[in-house]
Amino acid sequence: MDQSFHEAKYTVKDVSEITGLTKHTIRYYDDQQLIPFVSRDGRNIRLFSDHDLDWLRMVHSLRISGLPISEVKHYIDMCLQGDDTIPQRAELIAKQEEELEAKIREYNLQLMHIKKKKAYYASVSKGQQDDAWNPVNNKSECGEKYEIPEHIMTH
Amino acid sequence: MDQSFHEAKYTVKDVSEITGLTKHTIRYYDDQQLIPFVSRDGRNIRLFSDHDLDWLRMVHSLRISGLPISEVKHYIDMCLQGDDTIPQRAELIAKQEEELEAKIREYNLQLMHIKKKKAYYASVSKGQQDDAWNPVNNKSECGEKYEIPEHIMTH
DNA sequence: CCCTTGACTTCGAGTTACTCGAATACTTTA
DNA sequence: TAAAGTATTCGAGTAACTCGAAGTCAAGGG
Repeated sequence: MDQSFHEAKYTVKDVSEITGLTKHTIRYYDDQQLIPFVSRDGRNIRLFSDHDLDWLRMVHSLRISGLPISEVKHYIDMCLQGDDTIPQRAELIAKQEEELEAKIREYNLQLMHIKKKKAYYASVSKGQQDDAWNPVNNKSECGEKYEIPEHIMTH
Repeated sequence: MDQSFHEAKYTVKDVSEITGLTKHTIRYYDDQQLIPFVSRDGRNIRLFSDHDLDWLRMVHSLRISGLPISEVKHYIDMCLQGDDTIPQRAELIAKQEEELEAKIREYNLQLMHIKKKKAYYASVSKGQQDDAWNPVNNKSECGEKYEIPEHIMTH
């Protein structure tokens, strides 16, 4: 049952097309040792396996969640150290899950704001706005207000 | 009907608490002239009005959507130029809406990935995993694969 | 009345995570 | 044989903060 099938191998360019990350970023992550097992061929060219892609995707997810490179590195190192680090890894993942959820909430909020602005421009273009205010005249922008905390004096 | 009511005024610290942006960032945005009408008191201290907060929020939304500072500045300048620039502003807003939606889709994707990892750690902690693989032994990370474009040879 | 505390200011240096381009090498195609 | 294409390393540049020093001012406590 020895497996001599050829494992899939990808160059940096391939990985770039597969993941959407730039070639520069992929090499940068490799230089930072965030993808631990990337091999090279006789000409010193990086060859990524499917496993390497899995590592890379994990790195990508953690970066997107806002984890700095240095801590992604720490996570990878913990993976390499074996099962003893699983509780810490699990904790980290749980934290980043929350970070990411918070981020998504914030992004949805800003998206709503942008949609309102878009709707405003649409109404202005059709000459349908009720009041003819203009951002400059009002020295402002349209839309809802921030919530002002109670303790702030607005005299 | 002259309005001599006191308009609400906020210091940098207030604005920081209201918006969640750091004091440094708020001053930075002001220095970059992204908040056009911020006033100062006799002691040269910045005083933000509610209108200023509206401008700031717009800046924030555009930044979150991925628009670089230089282009946020351009948008603000267009606002100051009057109604002639509305079509361009509307186009910009529409573009950033799409950017933001794409970003949210990507973030949700990575969130899913992180949730799977979390579930994996939960199952490992309870000793319930079917196969006893370990990231290091497998030189990989758990989870689904990337979609490999057809034209990439994996020999 | 003085002194500490705290919040404001400007300015300039430092940081993160890319991002880009140059110089070089090899290999495949014309 | 030459050009095109893709790879490598390395080092500099960039964006957007981020931080801290140094200075000023005003209010509050002893």
